[in-house]
Amino acid sequence: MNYYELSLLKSPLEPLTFQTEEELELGVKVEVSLRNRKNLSEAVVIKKVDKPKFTCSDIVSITDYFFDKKMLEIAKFISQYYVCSLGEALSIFSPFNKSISLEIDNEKFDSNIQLSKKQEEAFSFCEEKKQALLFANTGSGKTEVYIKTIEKILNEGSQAVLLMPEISLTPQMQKRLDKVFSSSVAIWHSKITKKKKQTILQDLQEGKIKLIAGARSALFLPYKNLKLIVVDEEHDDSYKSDSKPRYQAKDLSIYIAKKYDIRLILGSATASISSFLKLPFYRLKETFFDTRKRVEFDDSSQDLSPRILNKIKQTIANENQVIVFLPTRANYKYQICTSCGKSVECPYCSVSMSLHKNDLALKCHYCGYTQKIPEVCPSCNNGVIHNLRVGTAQIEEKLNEEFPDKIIKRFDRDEIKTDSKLKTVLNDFNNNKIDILVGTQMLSKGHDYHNVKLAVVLGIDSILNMNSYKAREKALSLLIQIAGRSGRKGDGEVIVQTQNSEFFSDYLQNNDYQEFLEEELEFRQELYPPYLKMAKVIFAHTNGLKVKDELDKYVKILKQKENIQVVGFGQSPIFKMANKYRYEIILRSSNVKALLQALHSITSSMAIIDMDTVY
DNA sequence: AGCACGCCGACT
DNA sequence: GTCGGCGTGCTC
Repeated sequence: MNYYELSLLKSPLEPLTFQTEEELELGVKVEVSLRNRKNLSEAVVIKKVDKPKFTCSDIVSITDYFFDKKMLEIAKFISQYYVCSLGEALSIFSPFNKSISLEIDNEKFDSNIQLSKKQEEAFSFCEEKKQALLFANTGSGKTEVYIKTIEKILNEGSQAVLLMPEISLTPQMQKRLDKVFSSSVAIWHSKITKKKKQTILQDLQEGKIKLIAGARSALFLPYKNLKLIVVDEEHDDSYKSDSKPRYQAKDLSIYIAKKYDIRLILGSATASISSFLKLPFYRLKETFFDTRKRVEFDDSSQDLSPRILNKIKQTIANENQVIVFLPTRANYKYQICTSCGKSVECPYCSVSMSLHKNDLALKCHYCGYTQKIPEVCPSCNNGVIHNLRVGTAQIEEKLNEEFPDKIIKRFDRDEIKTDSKLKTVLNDFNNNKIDILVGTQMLSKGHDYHNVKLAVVLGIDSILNMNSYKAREKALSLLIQIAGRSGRKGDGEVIVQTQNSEFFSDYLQNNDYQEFLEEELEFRQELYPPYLKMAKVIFAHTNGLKVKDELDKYVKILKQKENIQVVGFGQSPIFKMANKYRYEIILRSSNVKALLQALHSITSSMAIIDMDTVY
C-alpha cells in the first residue's frame, strides 16, 4: 500500500494522508471522500509518506489531470506569501491533461509591423534586460513592441501570455492580435464558457494555441513552454485578486519570470511606483501624432459648471466628441433628509443607498440590496430627501436636457453589462453615432477613441482625498489615463474639476509622470510601500461583539511581535457589509519574513488576510 | 416533543 | 469551506 499527503482543492485544510495500491506521481489530481461530505473532493498528491499511525481512507479515483513541478512550486509560494492553504493556491491553476500531447508544427508569423527607431530601441532594451518596464506614453505605440516581441518568441517555437486588466474591455487588442496570430491566439477570462475553456486548454496543450491573451487567471494555464509574459496596463489595481488567494498577478509575473528565466514586459503610460522601483525601465515618449494637449482647471465643486457646459457645447458644435468622467455610478450617491439629517442606509451594510432613477430604486453598491424610492424620510417620516454627490446617470440626464438633439450614452457597470453591449457602444462611439460618453473608471481602460477632442474630468478630488498613501498615485494616474483618451489624433483638450489644481498641473502640463514617480518614491521612503510591506487583516462576522473581541485579542498579540508595526486598527471604512460587522488591522514591516510569520500565526476563522493590500 | 437556528469543531 | 452534532429557545 502507498500513502500520500493530499492537498484538498479549494479547501483551507492542511494536507491529509490517504492510501492507494497505485504508484502515484506528485501533482496528480485525485478524488477522495471525506467524512461527513456528500460529494467527492478533488485533491492533489503533494508528498509520498510512510504508513501513518492512524487508519487512512482510500483514494477513490485517479484522474488524467496533473499539476507540473512549476505549478506546485508557484502554488507553494502563493500559499506562503499570500497566506492561504496549498489547496486554495493550487485551485487557481488549470492542470495539464496527460492524455493530450504536443504536436509540433513550425508555423511562422509575420506581423508586418515596422517599428520606429524609438520603438526599436524599446524592443531591444526589453530583450536585453529580460525583465523590463515599458514606460510608454499613450499613443507611443507600446502595443507594437508587445506584438513584435510575441512574434519573435512564437517564431522560436515558444509560448507567450499577454495579461490585460479586464479582457472583455479591450476588443481592439483582440482585433490586432487576431490579425497577426489568427487561430494561434486565444482569449481567456472568467466569463468564457466552460465548453470554450475546455477547447482552449486542449488546443494549448496540443500546441495549436501559442498565445493566450487574458485576465489574471491566464497566468495559471498549462503552458509547456512559456517564454514571455506581457502585463499590459500594469498599474491597474484589478491585477490584485479580491478573493482567496489574494494574489497580485503583476507581482507574481515578476516572481515567475525571474525564477524560471522567462522574459517579462510590464507596460504602462502611468507606471506603478512599485514596478518603477523594481525593474529597469525604458521611457517611450514619442507619439505618432503630434498630440498637443491643453489642460484647464475648473474649481467648481460639483456637477456641471457653466464653464464646463460651455466647453462641451463648443466641442460638439464643431462636430467633435466628448468624454465625461466621474468616479460615481447611479444618479446620486447619498440621500440625506433635510429635516432630520439622516441618510438612507442599506439595512445590511453601513453605506448610503444610491439612487437609480431608471430602475425607480435605491441600490446598495456593496451587497446589491434594492428597495423602492421612499417618498418621505424613513427615519423621521416627514422630512424631504435631498440628493448629494452626483453620479453618471445624473450627469447623463443633465446633458440630455442641455443638448436635446445630441446622442449621450452612459459607460459604466450598470450600463455595460455584457461583452456585446461594450462592443456596440464602442463601435457606435467610434463611428460618430454618439456625441458624449459619460462614464466611470471604465472609460479610462485602454480604449482607443478616435475622435475625442474634449475630456471632462469630474470628482477626481474624491479620489485624491481618499485616506490612503496611494491616493496621490491613484488620482494622478487616473487623470493621465483619461486625459490620454482625448485627442489621440491631433489636438485634445482636458478640463479638470478640482480644488487641487496646483498638484495636478505640475505633472500634467509637461506630461511628466516620471517626475511624479521620483518625488513620490522620496516621499514613501522608510514609510510606505514599495519600501515596506503592508498587510491588512479584516475580521468579519455577523456577531458584532464577538468580532470586536477577536480584533482586540489580535491587536494585543500583534503589537507584541518583534519587527512588525501595527499602523492602525478599528472599524473598517464600511463597518457593516452584507450583514457582517468588520474591523481591520493594518500592519507594516520592512522585514517580509517577520510580517509573514505574524500573518501565518493568525488562526481566527473570522480573519481575512490581505498581503500587499491596496489600502 | 418538535423544530429552527446558531455555534463549534472535525475533516486522514 | 462544508458538514453534522449539539444546545438553546420558541411554538404547538
